[in-house]
Amino acid sequence: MPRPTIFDVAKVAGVSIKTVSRVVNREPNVRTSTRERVEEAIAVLKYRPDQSARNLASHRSHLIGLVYDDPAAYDMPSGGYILDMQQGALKGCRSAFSELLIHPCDFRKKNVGIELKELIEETRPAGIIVAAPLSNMPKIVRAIDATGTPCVRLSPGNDLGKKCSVSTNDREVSAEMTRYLAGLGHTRIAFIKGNPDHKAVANRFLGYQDGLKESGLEFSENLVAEGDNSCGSGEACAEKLLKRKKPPTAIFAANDDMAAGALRVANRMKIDVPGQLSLAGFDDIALARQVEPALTTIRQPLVQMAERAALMLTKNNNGDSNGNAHDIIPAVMKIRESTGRAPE
Amino acid sequence: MPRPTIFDVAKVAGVSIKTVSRVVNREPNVRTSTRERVEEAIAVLKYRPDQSARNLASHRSHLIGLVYDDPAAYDMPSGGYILDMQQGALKGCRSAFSELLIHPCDFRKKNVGIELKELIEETRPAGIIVAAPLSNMPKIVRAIDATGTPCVRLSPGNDLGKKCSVSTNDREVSAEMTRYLAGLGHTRIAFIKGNPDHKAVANRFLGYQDGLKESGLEFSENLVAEGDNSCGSGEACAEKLLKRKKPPTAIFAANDDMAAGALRVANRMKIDVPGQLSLAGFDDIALARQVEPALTTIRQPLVQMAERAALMLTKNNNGDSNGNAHDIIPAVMKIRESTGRAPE
DNA sequence: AATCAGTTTGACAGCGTTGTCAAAACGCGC
DNA sequence: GCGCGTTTTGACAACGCTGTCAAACTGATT
Repeated sequence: MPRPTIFDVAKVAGVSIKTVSRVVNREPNVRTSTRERVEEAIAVLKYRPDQSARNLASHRSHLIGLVYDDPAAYDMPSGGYILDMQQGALKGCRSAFSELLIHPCDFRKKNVGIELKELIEETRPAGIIVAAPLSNMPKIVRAIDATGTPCVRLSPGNDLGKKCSVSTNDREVSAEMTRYLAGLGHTRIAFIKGNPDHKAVANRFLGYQDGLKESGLEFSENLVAEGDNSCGSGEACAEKLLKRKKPPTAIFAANDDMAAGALRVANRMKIDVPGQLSLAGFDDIALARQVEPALTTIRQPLVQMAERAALMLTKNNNGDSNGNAHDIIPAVMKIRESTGRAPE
Repeated sequence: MPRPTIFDVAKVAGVSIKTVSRVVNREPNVRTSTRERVEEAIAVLKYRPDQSARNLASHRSHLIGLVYDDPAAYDMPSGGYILDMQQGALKGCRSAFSELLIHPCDFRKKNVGIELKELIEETRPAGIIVAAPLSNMPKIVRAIDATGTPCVRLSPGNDLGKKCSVSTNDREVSAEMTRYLAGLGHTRIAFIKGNPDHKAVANRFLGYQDGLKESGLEFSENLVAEGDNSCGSGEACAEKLLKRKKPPTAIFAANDDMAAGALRVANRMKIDVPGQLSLAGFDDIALARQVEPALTTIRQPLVQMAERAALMLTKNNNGDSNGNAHDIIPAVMKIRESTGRAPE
């Protein structure tokens, strides 16, 4: 028994297919009595519109694109967070009967903008979710804007045009982590900054400064090093910091990869963690639990963030009067073995 | 400028739309010269078939499902290999103008079979790629079989029905690694087995035994421990092995997570790697490069494997007379810092 | 040169829906 | 009961592709 079509419904309800279409799409100007008759026929036949035919005729799709930088592309792979995003986006799409199109790309390439433009033109998605660091690149955001496709940035702030965004409270939670370290008695708390392209990572540095101030500690440029988010840069930064005449007793790195690098350095220099040095990261990547000692870090609610983003694109019950919304979902601290009381 | 259609391509190539269709769908009986002309036109116009129209006209979808176990679901996350599979599958799908539907699931759940059956019925994919360990579970393979959907297993062997498969030479390359360790002078080479559900991982154990034999070394149950693929189980196994009266001088773990666990134990026990103990893993996960010392391991060609699988499902020029094929793509050894000459 | 089997190509009718536009029905004021 | 604006409905042509089937073209064999 083949699946019923709009014609079958029309025949049963005694109307034209167009009227059925109107009912299905909740268009106005259908008499209530007619609508009810059609709805009954739909129920009786268990009619479900064919998505392909709908898409074809309406020139719309139910595709949501998820665009992210693929660290595997340049061999700096801590891509666990990508799976979280995918999971969240998938969940959001499912609940809205949409499909998810994943698109990993290399944010360092000159022509990512063009690549995305082509992707959008090829697949015509109903919306795009852009993850950091791509979501912080004006070039990228502009390229997507130019196609007119709705877009949600997984990134803090509303600085880049009127786009919607979903982000976490990087700054606040980083301040919290800093206060936590201060609370353990640390007075020389160093910070390893990340790639400045990455807006969220930059906010973590601001949070660090907030936290120092709130704890009555002085900020010093001598306790700051600038990495590029990679494990290797974390090593370099930690070495620099630990070779100071007055080395820090705690290092807070803007991400876990760099914190892991710092841990390697500590191991090499035979500095006990957390006995002599406390170490904290950010992101809660798999590695954070696998190194010895396990890293204290901060977990972003990426699954929920991506789900939220997908929902913002599939329903349009969100956003302010201008049609944009900026959701913030708070992160949580994960205290593990790498942080402890400051040494004497 | 609207998106090019099959008519545009036909006009540029000077053929009928049907011929373009044949080229796009890789149907036989198109003269090579014609095919080339059409392919050029497709490239020039950047033509991409409209999925909705294709699906509508052909009554099937051009969706390829990629089904895999999501380690994040149970917090044992070394999911980097998933991104590789996705990348490969994506590549294969793109070249066949198909779309990729990703479906992470938890292989430990009782009802994964039902979940997959429902997924297939809802989305009607043209084919399914199943990754290990799901691809080794008869329950799962049978559930997919029952839907009649073509399926390629990313897993060794042709034991489970007539399904197609793509795998790597786990056994041979494991033997090679074992011979390499023996070649460094090690005579007591231990092996940490993985989860027995994972067929490929079991093959690595066989390869280890082959390698011992080929190197003239005796196999001993005392040098074997059984883990479950997790980092934690690697620690437990390594502890057990290293506490033996005659501890091994080399440990080959069936995967990198367990090797990383063994490394943690060595660090804790102040055993120098590779001075006193050589350590080798399998998979070349991100972690392998991030630990200190970096792990010697074996890299599976997952990207190519998944791409191959996608192509097997989108073209149908593969397989033997029974319509099944079993491709093997060789893995490569990555010698890093964690292996060295045996101590005196 | 005619025949035949196979290969290669094209014309055209769908596929199930929405968009357009005109026709029909309705409601209201006279 | 008529005219007029508004609401409701339907006929039919897209949408971009594939399936069917017949026509045209091959080349080997008479």
